[in-house]
Formats: sequence, structure tokens, C-alpha cells
Amino acid sequence: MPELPEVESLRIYLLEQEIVGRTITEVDADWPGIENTADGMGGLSALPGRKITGASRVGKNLFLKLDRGVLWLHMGMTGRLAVMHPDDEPLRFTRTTFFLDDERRIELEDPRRWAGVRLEESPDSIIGNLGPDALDASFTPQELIKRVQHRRSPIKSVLLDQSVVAGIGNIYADEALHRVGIRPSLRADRLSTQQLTELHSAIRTSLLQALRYIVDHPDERGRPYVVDAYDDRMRLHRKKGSTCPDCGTKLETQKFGGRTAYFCPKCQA
DNA sequence: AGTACGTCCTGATCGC
DNA sequence: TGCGATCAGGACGTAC
Repeated sequence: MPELPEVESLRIYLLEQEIVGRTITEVDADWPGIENTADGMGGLSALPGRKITGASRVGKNLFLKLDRGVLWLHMGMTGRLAVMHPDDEPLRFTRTTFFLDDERRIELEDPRRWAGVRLEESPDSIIGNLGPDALDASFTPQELIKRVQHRRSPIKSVLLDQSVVAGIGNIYADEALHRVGIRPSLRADRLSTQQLTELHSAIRTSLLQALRYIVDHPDERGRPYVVDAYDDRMRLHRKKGSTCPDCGTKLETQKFGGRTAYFCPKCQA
């Protein structure tokens, strides 16, 4: 679920909750997704005693900066974070809990257990495999053109490749492509520089618009809104029988590497 | 290097 | 209404 706007909203949420300056006193983690290290828990056994000094993000990757090292967090498809108070009941699908020195705790909930958590020395090992963040100034139209113009895969698939540009997921890839009238099946190397320039702009507009909406609509606990792909604010309602917001034509779907693309057969040539 | 595909896991939705 | 089948917004590893 969480793409760039959702992860960024989580970062902002954590900062608003004033977790910076807090020290992690204890970690409760026990699930398959993080056992791929010597201590069997993503290196998290070394976390107690470390202080949180900041929060950053690249693409869908969230980093809690520590006084030594960095805590890498990836929400996968269904992950979400919550800052909890002592009296709060644990969330139903909490997989990892970080206890803080002010009695609060950060819970990572993830029904599907695809989230990732790991203690790293620095973010570099993860950032090194990523393209520029889609909202960073380094992601220019020229950068998109350079990274895409030699790819023969469908543009939809290329946009989901985090090593091309980091932060775009299935939803916003479809949103951006609809915005510029490009069919998801079109080979990336067949797009003109003009089209790619427009696509670059559409990507940023889609992400920024979503981020603003999410931040402005927290849930009853003050947590970032969870994007609902059927939500009215999305251009493309990902539901059978949905229609194009511009022309009313019934949307079609097509699979790319197991991911479903929604598009308007009339507006997206 | 780039591409295609299977796989991790479980809740929600679909279709009969 | 009930229930099995299908689907889901991510990303990695492997094989070609």
C-alpha cells in the first residue's frame, strides 16, 4: 500500500509525535520477515540504548536516524506505524514494537508480514540500489529520460522499478500515466522526450497532491490517512466497472508482471 | 544489464 | 447469506 506519499506522511507523523530525542529502551519483534540476520531479528537486538536523532526517507524507505546507525523501515504492502501511549491496546496486527524512554511505544503493524525492519550502519547500502527519489530535486526530466529511454519494457513496469525512480508504486504509476494520456503498455523506449517530460511533471503532481491530502486528513488517532484506491480523490477507481473521470469510458485493466494497471482506452493512446 | 517470473503472507472482496 | 476462489497498493531472488 504505502508508496512515497504514504511513507512521507508517516515520516512527518513521527516527527510531529516528537520521537526525536527519545531513546529506544526495548524491542519486541518476532516474525519471519526480519530474521535474516545473525541475531535472528534484523539486528534489532542492538537497538536498546540508542537515541532517535531524526527521520528521513528515500522512495518508500523510511529511516530513523540514531545516535549510532540507522533503523531502516519499509512498509511493504500493508505496513503502518503508530505511536502508542501506555493505555492504548496494542494494534491487532502489530509485528514489531519499539519501546521508548517516555513510556510511549512505536508499533509497526502489518497483517501481511511483508514489511522490512533492519538496523543498518548507514542508509547508503539501501539508497545505493535506488534511483533518485521522485520528489527530490535530483529527479529532473532529463534524469527520467536518461533512465528510461533505453528500456524496452512497458512504461508501467519501468515506473515501478525502484532503481529507475524511487517512490512510485502501482497506484500512482497509473494515476500519472492517466494524467498524461499514455497507455501503460507502451514500451518505455517508444516515448518521446516531450512525453517523458510531461510524465515527469505528472508523477510529481500526483505524488504531491496525494501527500497533501493524506497529511490534511489524519484518522481519529491522528495517524496519516490510509490511501484507499477506491477513494473519490483518486482519478482511477480501481474497481470493476469504474469509468474514466474525463470521458466516462469504462476503464480497462491489464497485468504487467503480476500488477494490475487500470487505464482509459480512449484517453490513453 | 535487462527482462520475466515465482514467491513471501494473510485479510478483503468476488462470484456462484 | 455462505463459502471457496481470487485478488491486493511491494520487492527480492533466480534464471535466461
